[in-house]
Amino acid sequence: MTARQPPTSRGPYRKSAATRTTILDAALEVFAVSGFHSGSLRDVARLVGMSEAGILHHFADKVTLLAAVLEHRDAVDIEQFRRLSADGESSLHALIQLAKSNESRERIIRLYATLSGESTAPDHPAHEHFVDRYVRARAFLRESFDALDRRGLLRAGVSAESAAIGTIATMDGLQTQWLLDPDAIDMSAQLAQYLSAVTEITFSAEV
Amino acid sequence: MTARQPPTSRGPYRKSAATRTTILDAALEVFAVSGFHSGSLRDVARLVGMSEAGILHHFADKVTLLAAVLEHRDAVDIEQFRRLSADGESSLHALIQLAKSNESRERIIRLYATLSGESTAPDHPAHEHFVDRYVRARAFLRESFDALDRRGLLRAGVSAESAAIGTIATMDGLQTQWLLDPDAIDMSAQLAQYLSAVTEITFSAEV
DNA sequence: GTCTATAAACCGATAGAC
DNA sequence: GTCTATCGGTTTATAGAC
Repeated sequence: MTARQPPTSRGPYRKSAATRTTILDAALEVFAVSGFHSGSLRDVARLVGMSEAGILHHFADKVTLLAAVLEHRDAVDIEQFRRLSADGESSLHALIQLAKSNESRERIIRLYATLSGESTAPDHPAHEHFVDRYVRARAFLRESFDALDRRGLLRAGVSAESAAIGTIATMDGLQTQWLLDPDAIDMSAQLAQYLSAVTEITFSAEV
Repeated sequence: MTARQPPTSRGPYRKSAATRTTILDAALEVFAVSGFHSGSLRDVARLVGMSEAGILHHFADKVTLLAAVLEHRDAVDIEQFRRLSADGESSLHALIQLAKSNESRERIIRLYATLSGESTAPDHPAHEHFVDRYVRARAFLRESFDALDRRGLLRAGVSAESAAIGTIATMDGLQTQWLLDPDAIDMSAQLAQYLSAVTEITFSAEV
């Protein structure tokens, strides 16, 4: 699996993994700005400084490349989130921190804003991915709100499920407005306000 | 301006206006499902039962067609909303009714979900349109929440501006989740819950 | 007002040399 | 592992006939 490959011309051993990562990063940039359909392999190739055929040596086709970008991002994001959170209330605080840190990661936000809209089309190559992503996100957040509910900290009339749906909707919707008009929107403060309104806890965007 | 034109072959007088409307409707469908970049004039033409050149006789180019679709939708939506609303509190109730009625207008929701994501790219032909749209939407909703605030009906710690931003974010985010998984999301109920959480009023999705 | 034909550009993917 | 060359397909838009 990780056996060395002979140097073919002048490259060092096992350059593939690094190249793959470089390509993934460029592809993220392209898909974030232009979406899947409109983002071209030519753009990715130009960004990497490689030919289109070079890209397709590492990824079978364009759909495979998109899937790899999303898979890679998910792994990184889940890891970061797990590092921040533990249980119930504190995982919601972690969410605010995540929103705060995202403000310096416009590319990532743009990727999901662009692709989530595009992928609502049933035949989009990432459609299933996003359906699953939201199912998982709702289930995860519902657990956090369930924990609050058991401690009587959920506002009257609010269910754990609806709070989960509303939290995700808030985050997504804020991102769209923020991308269109960054100075007008304070994402983490808005999220803190939503969570405060829907629970009996006072959340804050401050560290 | 509305002077009759002579019949050229077999058509009746002033067929243009009707044809334009037919094209706009087809274009809305195409842009809603595929977005601007990926939705093609060919698709529009096929839907109308006309050639691509036929479409371009009525609209100078693709960008003009998109602008016309958005302009037409805005006019219709503003009209519908004005018909429902009057002042302050009741205009928020109108918003819930709008969310409810939208549940049977998937095309429209899909159009805005798809295009708002796509148009976050600064060089997208509808970028300015959406920036303006959100500025106007926030200003309009802020007035409604200001009216509530003056009556002491805004939840402590919530400003009219942030409530406006949060309301729009909630609506947008719900639409994305609803498009991906319609059975899992009750848009109007969720919106009512958000408004109830952020004000001292109990909103309901029921008529 | 609508069509056919076509220009000119761009796209994804493959073949094959090195 | 990367390149050049190329095929077949798509796109927007224009020219010109009817």
